[in-house]
Amino acid sequence: MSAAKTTPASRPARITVHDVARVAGVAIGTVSRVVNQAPSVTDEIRVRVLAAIDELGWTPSAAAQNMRGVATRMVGFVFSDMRNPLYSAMAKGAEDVLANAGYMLVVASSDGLESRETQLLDLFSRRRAEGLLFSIEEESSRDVAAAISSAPFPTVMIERELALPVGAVGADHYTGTRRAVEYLLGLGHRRIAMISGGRRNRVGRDRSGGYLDALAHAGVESDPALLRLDSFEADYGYRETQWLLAQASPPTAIVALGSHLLSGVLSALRMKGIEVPGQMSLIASNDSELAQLATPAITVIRYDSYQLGREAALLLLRRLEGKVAFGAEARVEIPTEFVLRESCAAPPA
Amino acid sequence: MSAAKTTPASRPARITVHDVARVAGVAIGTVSRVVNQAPSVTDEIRVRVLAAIDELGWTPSAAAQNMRGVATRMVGFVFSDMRNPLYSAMAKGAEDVLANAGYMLVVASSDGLESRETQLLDLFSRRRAEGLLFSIEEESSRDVAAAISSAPFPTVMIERELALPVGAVGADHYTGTRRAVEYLLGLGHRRIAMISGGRRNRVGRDRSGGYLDALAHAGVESDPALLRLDSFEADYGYRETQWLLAQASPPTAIVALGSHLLSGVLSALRMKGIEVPGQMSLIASNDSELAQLATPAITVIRYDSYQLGREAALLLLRRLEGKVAFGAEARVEIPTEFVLRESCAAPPA
DNA sequence: TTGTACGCGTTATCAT
DNA sequence: ATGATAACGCGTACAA
Repeated sequence: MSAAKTTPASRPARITVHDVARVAGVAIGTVSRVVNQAPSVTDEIRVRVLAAIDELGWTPSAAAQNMRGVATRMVGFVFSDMRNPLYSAMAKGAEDVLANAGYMLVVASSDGLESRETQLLDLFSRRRAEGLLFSIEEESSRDVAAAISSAPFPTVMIERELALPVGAVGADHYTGTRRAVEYLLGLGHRRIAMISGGRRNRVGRDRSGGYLDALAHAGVESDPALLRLDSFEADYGYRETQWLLAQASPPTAIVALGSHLLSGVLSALRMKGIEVPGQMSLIASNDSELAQLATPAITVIRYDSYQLGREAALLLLRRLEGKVAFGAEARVEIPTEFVLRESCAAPPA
Repeated sequence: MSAAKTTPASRPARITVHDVARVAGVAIGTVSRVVNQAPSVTDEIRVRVLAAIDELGWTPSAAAQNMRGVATRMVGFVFSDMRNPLYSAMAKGAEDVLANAGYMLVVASSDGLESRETQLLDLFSRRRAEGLLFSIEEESSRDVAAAISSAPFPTVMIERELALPVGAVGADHYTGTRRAVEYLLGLGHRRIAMISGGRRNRVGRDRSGGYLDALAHAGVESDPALLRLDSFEADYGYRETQWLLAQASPPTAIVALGSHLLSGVLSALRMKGIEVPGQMSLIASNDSELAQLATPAITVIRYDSYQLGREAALLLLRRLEGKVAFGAEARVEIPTEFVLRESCAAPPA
C-alpha cells in the first residue's frame, strides 16, 4: 500500500472541458482554442488553461471529437494469426508507415474464421475506421466480400485477390516458385514434391502455377500425388513428408512453401534418417533463422514481408489522402529472391 | 472498371438513425429499441426497421454510443516490436482471452521509445480504452510511470515491474536461469558467459540474479567480463560472442537469453569454427524452431509466452469486471522449464 | 480576444 | 407500443 497520489482508486470520474474551464476561470470555447493550435489566445490565459488541464489530467474524448466530424485516423489490419512471423512483420511495416502519417493501426486476428472476419469488418465499421488492410482467409467467401464492398472505407488486400475494386499487394510467388523448380530440374530432379497451403487463394495459385509451368516448360509430366497443398502448419509438413517418403516412388526433392512447414519437413527427414541434400533436396520459403542456420543451410525463396506491409499501407494512404479514387484497382507486387544455399544437389543415382 | 454495385465511389455519406427511421417510417427511438434487444416492439415494425437498416447498410456509430456512456470494450497492448515472436504470441494469447470476453485488443508498437510510449498512453486515454497491457521499455522512465498512474484505466505490466499499484505478469526467469547455470556448473564449467539485454528491467534483474546466485552458491567467483548484457539483438549476440572468443581466457559455456540472440551466437561460433558442445557449451532462451532443429539441438530455458499473454488478460479482466480493485497489486508468475538437448558437455580439458 | 449556443448520433426518459 | 426530446463532450460560428 504505497502512499500514492490522489489518483482515484476505483471509478475515475469523467472530467470534461467544462471542468477545465471552471478551474481555469474561462469559457469552454477558450479551452478548446488553447488545445487546438489557437490562433489567438492571451499568453496569460493559455498558461492558466494549460495549468488547469495538467492539474485535472484532462484528455479530450476521442468519441466526442469524432462526433464533431474529426477523423478517427485509425486503420485496421485483419489476418488469421499474429504469431505468423510473416504477418507480424507486415503489421510492423504497415504500422511504421501509418504512424508516420499520423494514423493508428489496429491489429486483429480472425483465426481464419469467416464469421470472425465479418464480425471484425462490422466492428471497424462501427468504430469508423478509415481504411483496412486485409488478408482474407477464403477468397471465395461471399459474405466477407459483400461486407468489404459495402464497408464505408477503402480496403487493401494483402496476398489475396478479390473480384472487387480494391487495392492489393502481394509477393511474386509465381516467379519465385518457378525459379526454384527450374533450378531443381536443372539439377536433374524429375520427381519434385511441393508442400504448401492456401489452395484457394492467390498465393497458392501463383505457387502452383509457377510449379506447373516450370515442369511443363521442361517437358516433365507432373504427378498430382506430389502436390500436398492443404495446410501451412508444421504438423502438416511433418506428416506429408512422411507420407511422401513412404510412397513407391518418392520424390527426390521437396519444395516447402510456408513459414512453419520447414521445421516439420526437417523433423520428418531427420527422423527417417534422410540426408539433405544427399538423399533429398530441399527448398523452403520464406527465409528464416532456421533456414539460415540449419545444417545444411536451406536454399530459400525469400521476400520482404515487412516491405510488403509498408507497400500495403502506402497504397491505402493514397486512397485516404484522396490522391486515388476510393475503389480504384491497383496491384503492387513485391519481388521474390532465390537464395542459393546448401540444401540442394543432383538426385541420387 | 467493373460495373460494381451502387457503392459510393468516393465519399460515402454518413447515414444515421434518422435515415433509418425515415425509411422505415418510424421514430428514431424505435430504431434504437429494435437494435438494442427491444423489450417491446411489434413484429411488423421490427421487420420494417430491420429491412431499412439492411437497405441502408447502417451501423451505429461507436463514437456516439460511447458518448452516451456505452463502454468501448477496448483494451490496448503496448510493447516495443511486434516482430518479436515473444510479443506476438503474448498478444495472441491476450487477444483470445479478451475477444472471448467481448473486448477488442488494440496492439501498438513503441519501438522502445519513451516518447512513443507516453504518446500511446495518451492515445489510449483519449480513445477511452478500458485497460492496458504494457511492456514498458525502461522501468525507470519517470514520465511513462506518471502517465500510467494518472491514466483513467487499470494497467497490467508484462515482464516488467514498477513501483506502482498495478498488476503484473512475468515468467520465472530467476529459477530458469539459475537452473541452467547450475547445470553447467555441474558439468564442470567455471567460466560461464551470459549474453542478454534488459539490464534495467525485471527480466534482466531476475536472470542476473539467478546467474549470480548459482555461482555464489557453488563458490565460484563471477567475472564481470563474462556478463554481456546490453542488447537482445542478433547482431549483439554475434559481436559479443566474437569478443568473448577473443579474450585471453574465454568462457567454456555461453548462456544466450533473448529470442534473437541464438542466431547471432551460433553464426559467430560457426564462423570461428568452434564446435558445440565439444569446445563450447550453449544454452538459449526462449525455445524456438531453430533451437529444436539446429545441429546439435540447443538446450533451452523455455516458457509459454502465449500463456503469459492469457494470464495478463485474465488479470486485467478481473479488474475490468470489478472483481478486484482498480489499482490492486498482484503478480502472476509463469513457470520456466529447462529443456535438456545436446548443446552442453563438460568443458574441454 | 473571449463567451455563448448549436449540432454531431446515440440512448434513455418522458409523454402519448 | 411508439414518438418526441434531453443529454453525453466537443468544436466552432457568431455575438459581445
